[in-house]
Amino acid sequence: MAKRGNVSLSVIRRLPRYYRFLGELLQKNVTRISSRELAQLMQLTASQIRQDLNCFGGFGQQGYGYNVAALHTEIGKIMGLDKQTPMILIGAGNLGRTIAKHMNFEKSGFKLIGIFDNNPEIIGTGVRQLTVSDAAHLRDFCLRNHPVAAILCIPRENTRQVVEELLSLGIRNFWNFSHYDLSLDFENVVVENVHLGDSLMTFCYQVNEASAEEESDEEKSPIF
Amino acid sequence: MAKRGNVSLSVIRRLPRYYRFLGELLQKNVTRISSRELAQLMQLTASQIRQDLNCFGGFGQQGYGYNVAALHTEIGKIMGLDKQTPMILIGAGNLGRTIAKHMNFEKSGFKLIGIFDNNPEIIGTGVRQLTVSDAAHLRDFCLRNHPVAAILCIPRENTRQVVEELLSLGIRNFWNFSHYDLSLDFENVVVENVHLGDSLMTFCYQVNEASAEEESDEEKSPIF
DNA sequence: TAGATTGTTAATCGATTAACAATC
DNA sequence: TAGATTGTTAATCGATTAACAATC
Repeated sequence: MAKRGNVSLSVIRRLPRYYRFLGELLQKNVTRISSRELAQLMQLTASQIRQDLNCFGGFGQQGYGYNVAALHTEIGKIMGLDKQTPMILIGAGNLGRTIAKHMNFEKSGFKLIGIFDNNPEIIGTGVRQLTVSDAAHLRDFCLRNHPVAAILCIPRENTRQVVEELLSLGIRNFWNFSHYDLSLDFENVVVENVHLGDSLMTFCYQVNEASAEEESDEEKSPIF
Repeated sequence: MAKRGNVSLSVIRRLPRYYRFLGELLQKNVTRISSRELAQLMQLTASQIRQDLNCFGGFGQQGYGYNVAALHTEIGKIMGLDKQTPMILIGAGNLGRTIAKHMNFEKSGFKLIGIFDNNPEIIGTGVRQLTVSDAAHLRDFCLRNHPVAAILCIPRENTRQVVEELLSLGIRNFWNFSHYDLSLDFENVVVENVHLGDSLMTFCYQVNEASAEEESDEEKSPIF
């Protein structure tokens, strides 16, 4: 993992996809692939693939291409999937529980070590091999176990306050499902947003746009 | 909603965020706002806001700025939130049920009219005001109710086949939670992906990058 | 009218694509 | 060695920012 420097977010966001495709090739026992072949598979340009990879070092070999297994491993390391960064979940409602159950944290570079909520009906219930703790014990837990990142599955209105507490406990990495723009209020914070509401609305735009085009197509060629 | 043309995806993805911020301003009884003020609030440039909005028409007034309520409504219309596009959910496992419960479809331009699964243990259970139907009745249902879009909360390996069936039933808009690149195998299809796994890995990269920087900061200035 | 702020054109910046020399 | 394909530099394209005339 030679270079790095400051790689653009556009490149970073493509890494998981490379990782995924290389994983599939690996399962199909493909041992080598050229940027051209991979580009065709992923609907990218070969140039882009080579540029992207060269942000992190030269993983290929001229005249040969890339070794699938090696590249897969390398990209995993670049993303830090070989680590097990300790992480907690705040908010064990519907969404929180589902995320906890659904994600493969171990294969994504994390280890979920604690789940917290303030609802008495939820506290004490089990999710995976963990039990939901009272949010009142959050401070204690963090001082003892030093989680590095937090998943936020809490209502919009509580987010600000919770983040302030987490920051005071040394956590400044947030996987944020809350409908709230963290990065505006806090500096020096890493935030990866999953704004499902925004995604659904964006989808809505595209659906309507597509059907509008269809209609105007029909107008233009009423014969068909 | 004058112009439109083909607006870039970058702009479209910002629309929900504009909508959200304008909604908040509305709640705070703010009646007018200039691009400069809004830019400061959202941490954008005033130029970008004016450029973005002008993809769809001139909603402002020189010397005054924008009327918050009017702009909020307009952006809602642009995204098609005033429609109620009928939509079905395929896959009522953990993730599917949570999405069904969690999202505010009515406020996002959709109406969830059916939920399908092939697991006998899940079929017949209730989610919201709906009951999970046997996937075997999918064809019948679609011919009768004409859903326009589908949410895909199914395992990766089933996705391709399900999409083929849905396409044959006239559905070509997919809000895709499946870890699978639909758009590669199907053309003329609208796909909005929610790749939670990719998001978590991207987050992992950022977490590790940030802590690496911290370390090297410490190296550079060991005095502090 | 004077001040403010838009809509829009021009300039800049960054990301993607193309080209090609280096080299396996 | 000849063929293939990389790593990297240069060209293009698109998106963001700056500037300003139009106008409320």
